[in-house]
Amino acid sequence: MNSPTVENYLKALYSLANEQGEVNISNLSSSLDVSKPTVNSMVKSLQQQGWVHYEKYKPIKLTEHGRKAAALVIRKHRLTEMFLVEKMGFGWEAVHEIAEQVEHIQAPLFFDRMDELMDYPKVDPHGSPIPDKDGNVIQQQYKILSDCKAGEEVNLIALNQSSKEFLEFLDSRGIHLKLKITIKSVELFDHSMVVSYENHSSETLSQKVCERLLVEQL
Amino acid sequence: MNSPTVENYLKALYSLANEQGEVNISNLSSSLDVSKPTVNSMVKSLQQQGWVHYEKYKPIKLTEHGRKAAALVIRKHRLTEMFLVEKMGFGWEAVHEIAEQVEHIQAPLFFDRMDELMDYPKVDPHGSPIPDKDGNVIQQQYKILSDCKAGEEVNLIALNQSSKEFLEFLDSRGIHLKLKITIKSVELFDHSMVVSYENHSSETLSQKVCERLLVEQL
DNA sequence: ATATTATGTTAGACTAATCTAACAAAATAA
DNA sequence: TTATTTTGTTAGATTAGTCTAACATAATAT
Repeated sequence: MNSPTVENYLKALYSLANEQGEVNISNLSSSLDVSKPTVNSMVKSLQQQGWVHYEKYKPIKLTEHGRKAAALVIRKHRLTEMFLVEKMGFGWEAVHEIAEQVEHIQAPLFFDRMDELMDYPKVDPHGSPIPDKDGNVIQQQYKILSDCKAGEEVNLIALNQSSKEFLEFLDSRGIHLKLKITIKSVELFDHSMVVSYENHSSETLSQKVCERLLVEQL
Repeated sequence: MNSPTVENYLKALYSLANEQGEVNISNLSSSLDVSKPTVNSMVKSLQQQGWVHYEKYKPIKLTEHGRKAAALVIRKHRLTEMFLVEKMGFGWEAVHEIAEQVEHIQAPLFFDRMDELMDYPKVDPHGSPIPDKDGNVIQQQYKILSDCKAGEEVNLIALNQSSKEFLEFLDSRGIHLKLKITIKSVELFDHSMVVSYENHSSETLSQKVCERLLVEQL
């Protein structure tokens, strides 16, 4: 079976590829917080094991095999996060750290059972899609809030890079998934937005915040 | 924090000490399925880290510090087993393997939450006591079934060394914890017992089986 | 009391995963 | 186009945890 280390490299490769297209040694190095020489030698070893294609000075690419393995690790992570929130009462800001550990457990039945108990959720507590057992992901159709215009009404369906601080900020403003948001105006100066939702008739959200909110148009 | 390896050594030391009093390198070696030289050097390192007292050719003894750490690993293991049975619907024969992995998760809140959701269980699915947060164990008062005599009535409260095969055997005979068993007779020849319980009016249990059944007298 | 068996130790090697220092190649800017 | 910066590589060391082979000590049996 794959070591936690290999699982972490696969996961990072998968996520970085989704975020930025091409992935190089430096990206992986900073994303995993591991030195570049270490990443360099690990990538060679991942190549030998068939998880990636790699040539000196070229971008690193997951093989089909690697892509699927990565998706399955992400599946374990997101199922765990959802289970922690839905069945164990944790807040969405607390689950990432625990899931980082639980995702390395090698016991398919354990995760299948979580899945079943939650009635096969499609997304995790931050709105990210949960890959299926074959490693396939249904890519949701979303728009970034900061790309919307005044007057539009949207539903919050997911978050972009949800750090603990960001999640706590959202909590403090009563912002949660599935929230219906109305854009009252957009500041030309700093691209902040004045929005209303539920019992909040006027809240200002900075561009930094709006860039991380993924919505669907109504 | 402690590595999974260290946690496994501590757990084994704790259990072996409970089963046989003194623990030596050979015991640990076979119990962990690791070579004797490896155990020898690991024990030296555990000594340096303050988990055990050790002198060449002498038995290995957990320090108070080590004893407590071991109990806390066992707490994580047993809470997990109970959670898997009570909240996730696994059978008692399936939980050990999963718990062997989950026990190494470093997230006290995760286990505290399990504990709370189950309303602070005192024993795991095999009747073994769950150490408290301070590493204290309430030693249950039990008798081994094979030490009982014909005519006695007992309650099954725990199992001794519950392997998957043993648990499946018990399942096949409808034997479970809290079962009230009446000893009808004891064979002098092979120490097997003829017993009755629930809707089983006469079952014969070999000495090997009876030695693993821990009971309380009624 | 000595021979045999069981147990423990030393020495030396291996693998996975990491690091730093130094250098090389590629990309970017002047 | 050359200089600078960013990115990548090589070489060599380190740590945790493991192994086998060989030898030493202790316990057990004859």
